[in-house]
Amino acid sequence: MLHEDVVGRIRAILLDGEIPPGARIPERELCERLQISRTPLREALKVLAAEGLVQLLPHRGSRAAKLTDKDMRDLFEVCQGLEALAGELACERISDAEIGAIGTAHDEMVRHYREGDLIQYYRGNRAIHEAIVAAAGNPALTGLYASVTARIRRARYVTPMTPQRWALAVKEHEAILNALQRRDGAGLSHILRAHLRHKREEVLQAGFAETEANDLGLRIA
Amino acid sequence: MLHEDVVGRIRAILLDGEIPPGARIPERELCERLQISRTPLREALKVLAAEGLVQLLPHRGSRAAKLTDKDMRDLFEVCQGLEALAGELACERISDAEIGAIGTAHDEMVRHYREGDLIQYYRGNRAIHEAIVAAAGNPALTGLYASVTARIRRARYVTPMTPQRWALAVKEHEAILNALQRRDGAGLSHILRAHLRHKREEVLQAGFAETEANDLGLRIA
DNA sequence: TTTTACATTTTTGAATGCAAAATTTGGGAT
DNA sequence: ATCCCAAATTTTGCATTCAAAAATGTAAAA
Repeated sequence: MLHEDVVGRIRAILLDGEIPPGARIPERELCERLQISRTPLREALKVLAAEGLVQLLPHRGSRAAKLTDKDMRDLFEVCQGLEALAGELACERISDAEIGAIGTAHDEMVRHYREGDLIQYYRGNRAIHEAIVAAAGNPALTGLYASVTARIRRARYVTPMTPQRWALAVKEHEAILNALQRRDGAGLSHILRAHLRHKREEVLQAGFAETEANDLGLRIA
Repeated sequence: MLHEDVVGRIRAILLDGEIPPGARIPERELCERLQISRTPLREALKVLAAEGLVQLLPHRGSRAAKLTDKDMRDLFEVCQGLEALAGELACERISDAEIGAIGTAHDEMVRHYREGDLIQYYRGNRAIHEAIVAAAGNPALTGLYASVTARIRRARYVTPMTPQRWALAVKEHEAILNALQRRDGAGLSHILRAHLRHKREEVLQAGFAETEANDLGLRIA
């Protein structure tokens, strides 16, 4: 199906930042680039608007969603809640094999931490959280989590990570894995909340920096 | 804007159950009824599909989303998580005035309970939960909560309520209000989880009943 | 020189048209 | 009479077209 594919491709363009937040989305240009007519493109844009990645302005076109610092904090709070819920549910349902896989992923992530490879560390970090969400066995939750993380993904990766914060995050991840292995739902929920709260603080700082950069970029352009 | 309006109208049609879950959505018919062409209708259907209210089948049209019991339980779990999160956040931010308003709504709900007016009781119940979510001051959370509750709303109201369960629900609501007034976030979160867990059990039973009814309806039709 | 009013252009929003896929219908064979 | 296969009809998906709104550019007046 064409329009499904289009949604994915535009989503990728937005998440890659190729169209930066706040920028206009030129229908005509995208139509040429994707070799489609305006009808499926517009359908895709409306789907993405429902997801929160695109803002539609009546008679003034669509723009890549521009998130304020407040928006970002709100989304992180929701993300925190969803991860905590996933952790609790996962403890009730997770299999030994899944715990083993997450343990392996964790060890890999720690290795990237020791090697100082932030990109790979983030990748592993994300994989672990996604594995926990998947282990909850709740597709509705998985879908919402995917939607929320997609909206904050870009900010997540511009986070300036200090050695102290990084060490803390790794330590928290040890505790997460531990609680999972003990299948301690309440404890895991608690840790995940604290874990994301720390992340949130990081991202808020990054958010300010990025906002300034964007403003600057807009003025230059 | 036309298509925005169309989304709302079709959503209402679906939530009213005028097009029952699992039934085909006839484009042609709806176009005539809403006096619009197929383009905005199809845009609206894709938005509703992104919301989870409509299922799109390639080259086979769209159907009103048919939720399995598993889907229902999943959504209730997510709803539980969001309400618990909202409760925690609300405790940090809620004003005395908002607590007062919720207290008033609570008293009203209890009055409807005493009068045995289940419909009005449900209405008040929903208003309270929505007020708590609103008090969290997190629009992203509010939006997701609205989306999730929309999908389970119909099931919520077909719940067969026994006197015992009803009494328990009212009691739990007393505890919710109490925790809010004490601004005890952790406690409120705990209560809300238990509160919805009880509800979930009710709805699961109702879910089975409704499924049978739908099957029957499909066979007749 | 600046501002405002108007015309032109561009872009958005919705309707229509057309090709492909699926469902339905009718005929024939078993 | 039932089952199966093919043709006709309906419906879906996308492209194109048309109308309306906004942006832009120009010219005239203050």
